[in-house]
Amino acid sequence: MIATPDRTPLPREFFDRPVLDVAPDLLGRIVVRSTPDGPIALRLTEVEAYDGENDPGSHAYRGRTARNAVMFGPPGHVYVYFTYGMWFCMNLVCGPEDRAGGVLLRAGEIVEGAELARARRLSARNDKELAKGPARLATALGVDRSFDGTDACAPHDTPLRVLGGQPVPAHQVRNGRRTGVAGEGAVHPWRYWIADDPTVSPYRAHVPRRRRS
DNA sequence: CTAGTGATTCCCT
DNA sequence: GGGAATCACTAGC
Repeated sequence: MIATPDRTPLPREFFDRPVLDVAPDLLGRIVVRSTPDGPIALRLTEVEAYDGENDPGSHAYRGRTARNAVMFGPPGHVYVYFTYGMWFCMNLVCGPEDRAGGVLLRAGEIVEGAELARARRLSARNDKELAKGPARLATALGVDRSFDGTDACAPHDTPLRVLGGQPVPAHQVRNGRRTGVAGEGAVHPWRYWIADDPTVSPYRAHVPRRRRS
């Protein structure tokens, strides 16, 4: 039997839980980006949990700054940061509120508006690559720093929402070390993905950069 | 495999 | 205030 994906938005209470509960529960959910040209919808296939101030891998580890302020705010909001001089990555803030937890959206399958996503991802060689990787995902959805702080659970229409979709049964969820996290934070197996899904990004261990001479 | 982009933060002065 | 190091990465060879 094939269940019908749930098209209703996830309520704020969904995100107002410990981030390690929310992260695997986000797999199979649908992120919808409303653009003037129409919606782009993406089914989440890979995410990573960041446990706020307790987590050496988190942007919130050293406390609140201008950049990460949104993580210290209410759950259900979007935290967008700029990285590697070129790219944006998108997180959903999770509760409890003062804990600064967040889930990085790492990969997904475009299920609606593929032509709009392709137009933003001209270098993608096939549709499985449209959102394979966190910066590719943000690019495909047209999400940049101007989306930082967006409420994905607002009662009115917003440019970004997360719908119920179809949660993934536990036996299809895999987890392992997070991509590119160094040091103490590397031990936590807080990356979650859907088993055998072709849109999941390849794992790459953290590579320390050589100092310039 | 490597180059490369630039915001952000940290550690001084 | 300034300079250096960092960074949850991608594209292109």
